Amino acid sequence: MGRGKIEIKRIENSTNRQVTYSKRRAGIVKKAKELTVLCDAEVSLLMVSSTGKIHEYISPSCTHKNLYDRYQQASGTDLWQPHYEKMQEHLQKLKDINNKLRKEIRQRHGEDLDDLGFQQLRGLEQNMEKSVECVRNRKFHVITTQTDTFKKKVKNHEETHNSLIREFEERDADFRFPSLDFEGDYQSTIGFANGNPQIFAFRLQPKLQSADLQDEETYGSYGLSLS
Amino acid sequence: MGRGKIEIKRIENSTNRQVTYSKRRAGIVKKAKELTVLCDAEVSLLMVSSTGKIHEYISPSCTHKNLYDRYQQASGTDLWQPHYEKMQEHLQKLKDINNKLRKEIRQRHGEDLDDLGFQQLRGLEQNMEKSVECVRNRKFHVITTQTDTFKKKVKNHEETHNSLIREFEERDADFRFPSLDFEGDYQSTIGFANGNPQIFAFRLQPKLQSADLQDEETYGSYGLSLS
DNA sequence: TCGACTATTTATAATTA
DNA sequence: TTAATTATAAATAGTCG
Repeated sequence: MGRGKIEIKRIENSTNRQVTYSKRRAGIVKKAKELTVLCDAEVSLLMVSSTGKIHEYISPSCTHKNLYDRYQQASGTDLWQPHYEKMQEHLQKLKDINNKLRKEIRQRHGEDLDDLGFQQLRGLEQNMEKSVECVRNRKFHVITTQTDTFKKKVKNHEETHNSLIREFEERDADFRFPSLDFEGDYQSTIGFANGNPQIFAFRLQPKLQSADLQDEETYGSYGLSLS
Repeated sequence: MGRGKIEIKRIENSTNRQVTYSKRRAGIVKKAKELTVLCDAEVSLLMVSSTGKIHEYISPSCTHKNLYDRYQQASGTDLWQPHYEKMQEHLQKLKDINNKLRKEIRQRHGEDLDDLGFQQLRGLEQNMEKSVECVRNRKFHVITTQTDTFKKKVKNHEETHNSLIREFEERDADFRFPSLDFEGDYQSTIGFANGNPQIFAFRLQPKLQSADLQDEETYGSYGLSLS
């Protein structure tokens, strides 16, 4: 090759290595081109230098992907195809399950009942009655719990209110028949006299009036179009 | 290179082309090996001869796929990555929708109601009552239709039965007080006399007795474990 | 069809500018 | 540094057995 026989082993000097890489890369690309033209072959050549830079040669009217695919087919080590097919299968399964679930929901909405027989309809009806009973019970449980909580709150507030009233009246009495330590407590008593009585008016019914059906978020249709 | 400068153009003689291909292929593979060792580079070399045979060189501890992937990433022409990600996304969407559907079904089964408020429970209850009404109506419709069909069948059979009885009695009368054309009809009359009366016993109730709930196929859980 | 063998060309490592 | 030069090794086209 050059001045004196060279040994084929790693060039330790990084700069020289890069120089040699550039030169030899050019050489190998030239060889690849020649092979393409002379022998009517298709060549895909990918090279990554020790610094991570990528260089390539690919025969005209041909792609790396194309050659790589052919290589994979030939060597029978295509790992993508099975993976891809599995995913497709998986998607189909999910779609099927989705449709079943939708159908069940529709039936539980009283729709799409045409292909159910008498027995199935009777079963569905009984099951739904049982289920609606569960919901009703839960509803009562919730409203009971809420009512209890409100009662407690009301009681609590009443107690606070009463004790404040009591305290106020005591102070008021002190004010009209001042005790020995009047001077020191005057300011705080004035403060209470100016306190806002509306502070004890609270809302007992947190929006329990209109119970419109069907929260779109929860019971709407989950549309999904697949490509 | 050899005996006299060679021109880089396709070798027309097929045999010579193959010979040259073999020699040069060995050469380029050797060069690729040298590049790998000397310059610490990674090389992927795929060659397809004009006869379709595939030869390769790949640097040790490295795969064609690996290098090809890196090349695609670098050149930004990876068509698989986005596709793959889309599929993953799609799968996730389907799973999410599935879970929502399942939750709705559970709630319509009277389960998993803990995170519903009073209003939602009331809405659900009313909706379920409306739905169960639909199912009930459908059930009545089916049973009514079935009953009508049976009635019609019974009526039909009765009519047939009566007309046969009538005919039989007429024939019987003819037998006891033979008419002028007795000879010709004797055989067929005997045939009727031997007819089986049980032929008119039919089943009116096609298995309407036990209406067990829950067809596993329709209302069971659709389990799916994903890898 | 296949190696083995040259006569040459080609590639390139080392050197120089 | 990088680019051009050069001496030499390597590659290989054509040939022969």
